[in-house]
Amino acid sequence: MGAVRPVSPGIGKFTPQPSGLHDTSFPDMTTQMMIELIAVLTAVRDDVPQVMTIDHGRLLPSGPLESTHRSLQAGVRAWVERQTGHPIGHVEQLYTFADHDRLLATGQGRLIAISYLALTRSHAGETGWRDWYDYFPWENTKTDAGRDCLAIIERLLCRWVADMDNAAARVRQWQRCVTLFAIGDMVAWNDELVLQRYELLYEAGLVAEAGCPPEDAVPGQAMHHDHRRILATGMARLRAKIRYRPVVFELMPEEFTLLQLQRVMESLSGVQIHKQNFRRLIMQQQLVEETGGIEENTGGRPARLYRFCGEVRQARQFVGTKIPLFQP
Amino acid sequence: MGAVRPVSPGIGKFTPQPSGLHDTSFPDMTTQMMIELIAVLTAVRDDVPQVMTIDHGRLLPSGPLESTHRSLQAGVRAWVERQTGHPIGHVEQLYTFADHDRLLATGQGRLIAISYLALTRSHAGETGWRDWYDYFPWENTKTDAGRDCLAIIERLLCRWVADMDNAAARVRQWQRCVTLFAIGDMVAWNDELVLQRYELLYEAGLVAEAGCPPEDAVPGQAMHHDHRRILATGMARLRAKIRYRPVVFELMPEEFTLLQLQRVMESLSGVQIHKQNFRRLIMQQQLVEETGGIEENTGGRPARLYRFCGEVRQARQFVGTKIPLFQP
DNA sequence: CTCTTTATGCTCATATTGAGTATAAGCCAA
DNA sequence: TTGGCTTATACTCAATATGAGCATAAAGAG
Repeated sequence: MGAVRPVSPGIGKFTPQPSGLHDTSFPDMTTQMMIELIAVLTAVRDDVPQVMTIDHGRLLPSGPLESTHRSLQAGVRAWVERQTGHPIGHVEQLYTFADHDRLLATGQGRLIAISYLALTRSHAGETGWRDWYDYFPWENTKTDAGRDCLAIIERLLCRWVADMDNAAARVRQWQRCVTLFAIGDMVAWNDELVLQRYELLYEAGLVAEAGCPPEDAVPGQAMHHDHRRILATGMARLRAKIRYRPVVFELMPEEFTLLQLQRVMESLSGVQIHKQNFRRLIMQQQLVEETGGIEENTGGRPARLYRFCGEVRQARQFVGTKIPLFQP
Repeated sequence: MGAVRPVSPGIGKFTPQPSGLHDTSFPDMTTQMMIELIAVLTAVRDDVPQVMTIDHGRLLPSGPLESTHRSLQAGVRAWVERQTGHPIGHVEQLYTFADHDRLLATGQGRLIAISYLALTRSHAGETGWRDWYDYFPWENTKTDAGRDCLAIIERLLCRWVADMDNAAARVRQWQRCVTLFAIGDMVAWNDELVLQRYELLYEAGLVAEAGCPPEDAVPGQAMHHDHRRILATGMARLRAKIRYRPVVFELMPEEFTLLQLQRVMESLSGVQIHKQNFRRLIMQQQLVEETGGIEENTGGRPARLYRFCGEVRQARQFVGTKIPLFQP
């Protein structure tokens, strides 16, 4: 296959000279190389987190880096906004992949995939949106369906480790299963380990992407290539981020009740939150202010409407949001 | 200049077909493209955080992606270990840059830079190591030199905003200065905002990389290209990470006293820590265990030696380390 | 009018954290 | 040898944060 560079620059051990990379003259050291931009575009609809897909839910929206894009971030932003018609509040880079199993079809050169997490607000009547938990049902620990799925996984993982020849590996891998899936209540469930859990299932051959026949696989829809893995990366990032940065508001409508906000946080993290404590924490951080409006259709007493504080956003841009996420 | 791809694949709005990217046949849609790997390799020596450099401290170690590398991570790891001779405990991706101002010298194609943070232990007698704070003296808020530097920056930033024509911009930018540099004690200093502070100084034209003459620049050594910016990214990542993951131990020797551990944390974050509370927190998390050894040369009462808990490392891999970092 | 539902205000025990006091155990110089 | 200096280590205490629950308010349904 085509070498990325004919000769390694051979940076000697601690040599003070700059590597050839930084010479002003630069001959034809380039190679066939494809840069793909992949977006995990997330929105929340009816308290359900969703992801934008193409190809009947089998692929994340993705396309090549174009020469008109001023930067990677600008490329993803422009391109995603063109697709959704909505301004994107938040775009951040997730990860860059370049493994050998992602070769160009010619067999020449490499495919580099740069993935991004993007958040948007509403998307009424648009197609292509799928629920997060269609792909990762076991991550929805808030629901019975999620708990059922976890029970299945527990059984399958148990069989996987039992079939191992090496006793030491058996102990080590079972330890890993227990930690990641909170088996037996020895460890608490950690909602941020979406990627690690998916990778364990992949290694155990329990997902279709690992070449496992559908009837042996864990519940959850598969995707082409490693797109489900990239979705897992995005979910993990968002779950981590909502704990210490006010990014949830990028997903909320202009006005919302505190219970709506709580439901969004719960569905994103898949974890229950104590209502009164949640209110206390949100209020004391002064991230929201009353709009004066009232939401009537609550099914009970009407609720006050709030909006995200714009002024505070400026100053508190880097101040953490503390969200009380605990286990039921 | 050379187009990344002759024709955009034109993914229609929510079209169910996969983008052309994923077709099995893939003609010559590649282009001249250069992938550069850049490492922010950090170690701590005599309680001073250091970074590995080449070209007399003007460049971070960097080299092209080679076809022999199985993956990006493997490439960085193999290549860095070849240079330092030490095994790298921790390698993580930082960020991928691909801006138009980083073109190949031919003017054809784009330069993609993928940066990594790497940690290593000791490096006795090796050249190329430079102190973090040679490049970012204002980040060393623990020392008088750092505070002096901050005072200079405060004056320069004040002049920068005062010279602005637009009153609204003046207010907004001054608000930004106050937030990022904790001017006037309105906001607490946030040690994780290394990158944001550097970017503000860059925008204000106060660093040499922004084309500012050396005599007008803020103290601190400049680097070629955007390498100082990448270093800032790495410092910020490490400062954030040591708060909730036990990565410090990758930088510590096999055995250490609790004060040594504290000093490393302090010098990494540039922030003072209350000694007794630090001990309490480290001990109660059971991340370390006594080796039985004693360190005599403390200048006072001898101190017990500890090591990082290996067994716990496995189970607690994802459990956070809580480090009490506060302001003096 | 009562029951159900959600909203919102308030209490209380416990855990965590910031800060300080007290004592121990080494070295060194007078 | 002793007093003074240094660092190590053990506790204490107050302020705050957090987890959990009780109580009341205000709507609609029957």
